[in-house]
Amino acid sequence: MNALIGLGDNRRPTIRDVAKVAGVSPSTVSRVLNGRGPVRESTRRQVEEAIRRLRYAPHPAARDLRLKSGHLLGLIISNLTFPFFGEVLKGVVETATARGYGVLLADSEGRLRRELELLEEVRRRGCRASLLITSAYRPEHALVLRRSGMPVVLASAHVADPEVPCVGVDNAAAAFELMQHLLAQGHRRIGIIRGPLDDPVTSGERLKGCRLALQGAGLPWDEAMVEEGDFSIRGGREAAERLLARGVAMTALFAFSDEMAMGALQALRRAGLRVPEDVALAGFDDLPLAEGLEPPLTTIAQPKGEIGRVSAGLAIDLAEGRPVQRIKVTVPHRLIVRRSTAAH
Amino acid sequence: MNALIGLGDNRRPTIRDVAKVAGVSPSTVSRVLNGRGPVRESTRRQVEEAIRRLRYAPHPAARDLRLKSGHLLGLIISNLTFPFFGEVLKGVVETATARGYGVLLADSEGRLRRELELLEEVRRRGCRASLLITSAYRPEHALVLRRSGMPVVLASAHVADPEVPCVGVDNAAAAFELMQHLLAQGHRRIGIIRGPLDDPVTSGERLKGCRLALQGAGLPWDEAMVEEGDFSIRGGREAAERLLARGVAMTALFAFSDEMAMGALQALRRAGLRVPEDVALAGFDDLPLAEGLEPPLTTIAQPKGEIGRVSAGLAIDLAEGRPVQRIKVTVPHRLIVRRSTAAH
DNA sequence: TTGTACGCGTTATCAA
DNA sequence: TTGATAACGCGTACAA
Repeated sequence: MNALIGLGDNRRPTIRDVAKVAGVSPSTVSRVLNGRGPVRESTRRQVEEAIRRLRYAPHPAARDLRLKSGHLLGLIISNLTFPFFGEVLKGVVETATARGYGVLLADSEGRLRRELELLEEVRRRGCRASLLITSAYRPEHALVLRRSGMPVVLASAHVADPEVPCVGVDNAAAAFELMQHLLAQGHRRIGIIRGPLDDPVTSGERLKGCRLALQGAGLPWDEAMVEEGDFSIRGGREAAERLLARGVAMTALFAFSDEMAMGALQALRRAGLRVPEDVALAGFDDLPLAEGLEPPLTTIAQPKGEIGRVSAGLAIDLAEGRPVQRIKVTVPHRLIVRRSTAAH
Repeated sequence: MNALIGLGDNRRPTIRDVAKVAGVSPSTVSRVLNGRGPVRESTRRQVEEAIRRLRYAPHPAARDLRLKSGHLLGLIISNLTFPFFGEVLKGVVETATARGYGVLLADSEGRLRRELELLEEVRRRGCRASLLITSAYRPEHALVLRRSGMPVVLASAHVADPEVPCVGVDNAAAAFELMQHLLAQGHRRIGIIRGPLDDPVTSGERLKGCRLALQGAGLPWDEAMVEEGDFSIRGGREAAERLLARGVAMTALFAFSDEMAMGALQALRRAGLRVPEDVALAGFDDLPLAEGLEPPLTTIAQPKGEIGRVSAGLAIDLAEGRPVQRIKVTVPHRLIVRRSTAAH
């Protein structure tokens, strides 16, 4: 009596098949499925038995059509290969799954145009909300975000526009703290490897924090101490090489990603400089590799998983029209001091 | 005349709205959209104009319901935070997008049970095929894969079961080559850091390659030279520490991932051993960090993007019932020799 | 407490 | 070349 039932042909079972097997009407099956109306206990059991035997599952498209609500969350990411984003992604998927949403993944390859196209695309595919994970937010985004016809949450970045929901750390404060730490060690000439120039937002905030810290210590801001990198290992190595080639005298170097710091470490070593004895080194993100470097890297930890979870939760809340306390969420960062900036 | 048209309420426009604006029937609009039946050129233009003005896009759920075909590809991954998988993911998304498929992402967190559940879940959500990216394939998978009711491609692993479609490198051959390289440098005592014990497949193949190479050189296989790691930096460090603590004499160390090699490098350094002078070191995968280590790491390059692209293409072909040459695809690997195994 | 009938937006079939 | 109609599988008024 517990045997599975196969339909004659091998089409997937519908709610009608279940009804027939259970000896009830389709609406009753629907009620059991969704726990809506009243259903006698014995009936419920019969229906559930039938569902099990047929291995029935509601057809998602039919359900979505009827309810006008795909339970899909779009996720547009500028670089699938950044380990940082991988951890954010994990958080997104976790929350989305828990709330019954699927995650539709798209890769913008860092191209602004593509990002905007994909926003359209995921909407067409029935996503009720989207997350945008990009390392280069531009003002041009705002218009598209607003007219996209669905809530779009910017994960891992803060922008001024009050209409754009954002989740991320306080970049200025984080950079400020890290600089203070370096200053406290007595460093006065601090090199900086910022992110790409076409990302005015995140790097801009961090630079602001750096400037503030220097100012607080009565030190001048020197544009010549800043080089640009693309957040990658190679980018960091090349930026550090440019800094060294220019003959910039520095006793400390702050890279805006752990990976760039890793690259910089390599460049410094090759130049015969020891870390931290000759040059102190710091990164940003606290990736696993930060602890794996020799010496282990001082850095700013971001709650990557939480950024993902909060972003997804916010996007879903907005999509479902739930009340939301704030659309700008700042998650806590943490300064992690390791040997790469140890006093000597 | 080119102005956008807004509907009174703000529901999304349907094919009927387009028909009304264009002064034709819904069927005609459908024909224009799908390029099926015959349509007079002037009519087509009117319809296209209406589509543009209404910013109309077909409702995906309605379309799927009618056509019984969601254009969705499931992607179940065991560890979203492995950089290696990130690159594979990128390839998957690229091909899926190009072929009109969305990618539905799920995270199994490396748990077998969860993987099987998610396989059900993505099917319920209307995926026509799925990819499974896992570092621990178990025989238990086979049954579920077969009864899941959709094609499932195993990306980045090869299993013996002839029914299971797989895409990946020839792990045995790759490990063999790397060992040959070490042997050619005169190494006779070679430590190995394998992957997790609960992954019999990938690590098993690589071990087989190692054994074969040693055998070819007339050297014995010594189980004591093998330690287990979980593919992570920390895992590699701890495995190397265990090896050293056991007093294993080795002049070379082969880790089955670049990240474990990075961890091992740290452990060796801390033990006062120089790489490559005292111990040669090699990894697997050729992640960006391999080149960024000091010294740069000898490793096996896998075509990560291609693995993703081929897997996705294969899954979609199977889903659409297209003819497929082979369901077992071996993609080429490449030995990359860098300073970490330089002769001295 | 349960069943009947309708419509969600689309495409395919058929008749005009 | 075009239009009317039915059906995909589900949830929900409304009637029983």
